[in-house]
Amino acid sequence: MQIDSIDIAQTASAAGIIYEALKKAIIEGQLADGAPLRQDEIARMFNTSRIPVREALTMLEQQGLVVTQRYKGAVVAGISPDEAGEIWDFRALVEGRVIEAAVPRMSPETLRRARCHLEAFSRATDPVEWGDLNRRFHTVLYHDSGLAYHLGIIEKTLDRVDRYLRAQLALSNGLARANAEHEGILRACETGDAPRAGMLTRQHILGAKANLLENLARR
Amino acid sequence: MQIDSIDIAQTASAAGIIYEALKKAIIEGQLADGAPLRQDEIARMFNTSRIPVREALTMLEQQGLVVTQRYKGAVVAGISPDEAGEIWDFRALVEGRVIEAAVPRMSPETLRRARCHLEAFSRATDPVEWGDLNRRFHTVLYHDSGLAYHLGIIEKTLDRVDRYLRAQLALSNGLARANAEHEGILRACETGDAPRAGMLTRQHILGAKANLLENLARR
DNA sequence: TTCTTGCATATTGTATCCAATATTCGATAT
DNA sequence: ATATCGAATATTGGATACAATATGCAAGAA
Repeated sequence: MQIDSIDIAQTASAAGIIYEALKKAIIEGQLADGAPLRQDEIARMFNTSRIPVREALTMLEQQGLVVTQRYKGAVVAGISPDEAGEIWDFRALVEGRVIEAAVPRMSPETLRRARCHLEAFSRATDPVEWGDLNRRFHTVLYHDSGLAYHLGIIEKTLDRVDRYLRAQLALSNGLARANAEHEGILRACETGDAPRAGMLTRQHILGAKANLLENLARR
Repeated sequence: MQIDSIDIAQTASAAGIIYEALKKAIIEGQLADGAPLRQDEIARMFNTSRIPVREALTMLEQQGLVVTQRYKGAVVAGISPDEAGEIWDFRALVEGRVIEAAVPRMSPETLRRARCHLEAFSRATDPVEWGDLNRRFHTVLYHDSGLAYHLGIIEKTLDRVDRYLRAQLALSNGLARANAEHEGILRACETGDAPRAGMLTRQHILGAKANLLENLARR
């Protein structure tokens, strides 16, 4: 006999815990670009040896979230304006395609959840919550595509640039604009208009790209 | 003073060497799907401890080339037919876009190199060489796009499925067909017809997908 | 027989220790 | 004063040793 409801969450290795914590800190921008990640310092923070820390850093490096130099250590990976622009183009390409594939398969439950996130988004006041809800709104809409590989790539790409997304949202009219565009995308999903959902998603992302580059140039 | 031509290739850590070797073995299909990767066995093969082996396995897992279960070890990651089909769709989407971006920026040197690979491909007799030249032909054509992030994703995706590409090439008319289609793509690049290069690339990839799924179904 | 139960073995996860390299800072020469 | 060199320190890479978990097998009970 097997008991399903118990053998969950046995997957908590020290390395995994450290990885998740560091990833969260980088994604949310708590660790600035270029900040050094010293192995024994992190090991002390988690009461472990450096071994699981090194494993976590290896994972983060593969994801492009940190950059390591041999015998010199790891730092949080930054993003150049060129790279940022390119990544937003990539997002428009892939996320546009994925939402087109998702719309015809989208369940009422998914639509309900998306609207829930959208409303919570418009009510939220905490910048961290803005970022979380914005991201969840989008990924929920992509989910029903069933395109696991695409979804994985999208997640990794968002991890890579989430900091900048959050910073954009916090700017002047970032919130209002995002809200209006989200509303349009969700409407298209609700009416089953896949091409329109794709087009609006691409516009949404490329508009954000233009905004971002403008702000990066200003600094 | 700094001497540039010397401080190259200082990047040979044990973990890196093991990683590259395992990756090559997986990509070329020398390690079958599901084959277990025992830490101390690999460590003995490379005359190291298990520490750098673990680092290599962690990297491979992040790339999706192996799957690890806690306290049970790593095995070479397989691909389901569904996944395979999806990945070929992804390739058509991204590689089509990238070659469109590359054509207007493509240097004569690049075109020369591509033709060189194509000719070597048509002359080659070794299956391993087919795979290598096929891949190099494509990635050379993508390079001048300058889209570093896209290129990185493409490389990782090809790493993930290269085994199946090679198997396809070795089949009945795989070689002749690939050769003809490559010729068409290169011609479009040479004449600077970016949309045509993009279309032919998408066709090339989606045709290979159909072939692949057919063969997977037959087994 | 067939299923459980406990132990022995194998394998992975982590801690501790040593080696290799980088960085800092002071001494010295120009 | 400035630049250069070298030792002291800090930090990472890897090896060895130990702990935690899984697997296989043998013995016994239903």
